[in-house]
Amino acid sequence: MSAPVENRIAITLPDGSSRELETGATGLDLARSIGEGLARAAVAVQVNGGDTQDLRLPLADGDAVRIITSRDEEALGVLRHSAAHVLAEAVVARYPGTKVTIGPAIEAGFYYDFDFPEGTVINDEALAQLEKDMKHLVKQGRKWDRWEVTRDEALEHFRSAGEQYKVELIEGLPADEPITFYRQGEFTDLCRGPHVQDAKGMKAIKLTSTAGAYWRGDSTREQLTRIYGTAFFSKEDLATHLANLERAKLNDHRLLGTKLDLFSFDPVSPGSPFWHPRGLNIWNAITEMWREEHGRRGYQEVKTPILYKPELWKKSGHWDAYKDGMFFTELDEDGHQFGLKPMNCPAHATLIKTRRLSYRDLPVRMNEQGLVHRFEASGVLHGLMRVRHITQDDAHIFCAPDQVLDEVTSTLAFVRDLMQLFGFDDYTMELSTRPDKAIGDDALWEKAEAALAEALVRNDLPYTLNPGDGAFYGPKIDFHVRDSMGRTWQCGTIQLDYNMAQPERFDITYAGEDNEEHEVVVIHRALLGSMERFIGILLEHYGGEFPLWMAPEQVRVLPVADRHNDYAREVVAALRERRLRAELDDRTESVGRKVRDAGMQRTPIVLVVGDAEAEGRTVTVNRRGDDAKPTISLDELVEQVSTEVAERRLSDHVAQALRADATEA
RNA sequence: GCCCUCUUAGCUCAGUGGUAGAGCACUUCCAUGGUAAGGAAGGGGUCAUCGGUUCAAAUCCGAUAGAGGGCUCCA
Repeated sequence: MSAPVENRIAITLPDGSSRELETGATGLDLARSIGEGLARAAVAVQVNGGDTQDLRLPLADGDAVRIITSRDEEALGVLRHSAAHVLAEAVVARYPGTKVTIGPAIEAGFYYDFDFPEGTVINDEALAQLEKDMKHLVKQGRKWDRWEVTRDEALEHFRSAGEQYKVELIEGLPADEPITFYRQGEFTDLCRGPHVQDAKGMKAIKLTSTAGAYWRGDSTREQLTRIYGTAFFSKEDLATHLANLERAKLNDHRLLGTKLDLFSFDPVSPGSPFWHPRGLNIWNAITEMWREEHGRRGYQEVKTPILYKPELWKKSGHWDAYKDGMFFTELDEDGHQFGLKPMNCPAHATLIKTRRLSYRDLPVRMNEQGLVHRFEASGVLHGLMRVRHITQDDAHIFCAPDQVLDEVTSTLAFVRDLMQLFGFDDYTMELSTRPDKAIGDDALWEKAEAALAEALVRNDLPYTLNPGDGAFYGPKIDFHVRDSMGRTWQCGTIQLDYNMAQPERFDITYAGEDNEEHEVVVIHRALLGSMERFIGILLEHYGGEFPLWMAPEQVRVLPVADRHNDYAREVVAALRERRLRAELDDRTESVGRKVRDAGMQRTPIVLVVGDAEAEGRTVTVNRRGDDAKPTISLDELVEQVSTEVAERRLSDHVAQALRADATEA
């Protein structure tokens, strides 16, 4: 690799190779230097691992550049942001006098907020019409021009157009930030970019819904109309996305919870689920597994109170940030007030303080299904996904600084093993680093961040960096899983904490080999997040089909006629003897009817017993997702089922359901 | 919490000023059945709650509670 000559810059590509370009060359120039085809397919560039950037921006000497094409995930965001501009163009053409505001790409598409003229109604027909308009504009051909303007030019442009929201945005921009305009067709917008070069790739557009939104998210400001939509590079991708949305509606855990008789809610305790017997069976199966897996990994389970005096959180430092989100009791006769804990950390810290720790004790791994309460605003409660009564699968690992790497490494392996057990094969990690207002010295932070990164590498887990998003007391890793409908959920989290053990907090120290006092490092971690939410996620992921080991009802026994009830009861008893969840359906109904009802409840195994079975002490096995109906001996059946449950296999019918749902994202 | 919408039988839902309906579920009876709904009869609701308008309110108005969607993704 030679040093750049004058008027030349050197650019590094992801494969490690280097290219020389003229000074001032843009991302587009770079793509063109590689090939015309790539230049046409390019959507944006990623420079030095940062955000996506417009192809028309000049590159600098030494930049590491990745060219993003429609095949890359980031390209969708660029496409959708451009689609938002096309929507705005369509809207101002059809509804003159509409004021435009902002229109970003979001996770599953884009939106644009408009201030429509008084009395404008955007209903489904209007949405369909706008979608047609957008497609028409794309067909006409749209290219994006980009140029920089001065602040005064920008203000003048939007003031004369009466676009007060844009004026407000410009006025709020830092003085040193360059202001750029983008124009496609008749529509010019203040925009940071990037945008696609032209709309040719915008093969599939769909406007999905409208909603009210406040200007700048401020409920005292103007109420705007938000139009949601999505866009893809291919019609197939859009069709998959829409099918996933449909399936998500059918697999809504709130509907399944009612249909499968798992849990319910009542106005007497908003945001707190009532677990029905069948739902609690799922919970208990998970808990049993969770206990075993923690015990195997050297954790010790504890149980701590839910009521505390506020002094606890004043000590932990949570008070100021959390007190508004907590529940409190009235004052008791001695003038004490108690709060319901919103997190378990201070409780575990209190517990560990009862021990005099030696380096020989470390690490101490303390796990608890900790019941916490958070006063979530009534408008954000959502089934099991957002509750006020939260059972966290929490743990705190108290260790010496030189144990952090090993502990994080094994915790990552733990969370990955668990997610695979549940059939989550697609997951991503996010490493969040030191925020602006962090405590502790730089060297400690660097060491902590390096330890987390090293642990990710050791587990062969790819991750994205989220700079500055760590907690004030330490960096963290978040574990995101992708469900069968392509949505991602943050479940596990691993946080390093150098704050809690400090003398002014809980002062947790251990006697080292040197017989000196040392502060412990605390690792906070949750693997599933909360039991409530995780079961909600599982319900939607599986579409109500549970692997045998978790199924609310594992086996249902159907006698053909009343005279087979006695034998059927024996079958149920034999299964229950092995701690299997078996039920008898002795209603005076036809076999067809009972088979149907068992199917509706997603029972994985249905046994039919009639004359032949009672005679030979056998059962005819209906396995969910399998058309074969073998008749086998009762003893054999009990063994088979016990083994499958003990091994916690992801049952075939569930694997099938997940495959059927799998998206090609 | 704020905006919009909704709340009718255990569940899913019809019912737009004239006195409450369907399907499923439930109970009883008949049928004793071999793989996704056998037949018949029956019970069940102060229409979320409170207040108002009206000769008359599930229906119109207001308040309260709960639920659903949105309010976080920034030119």
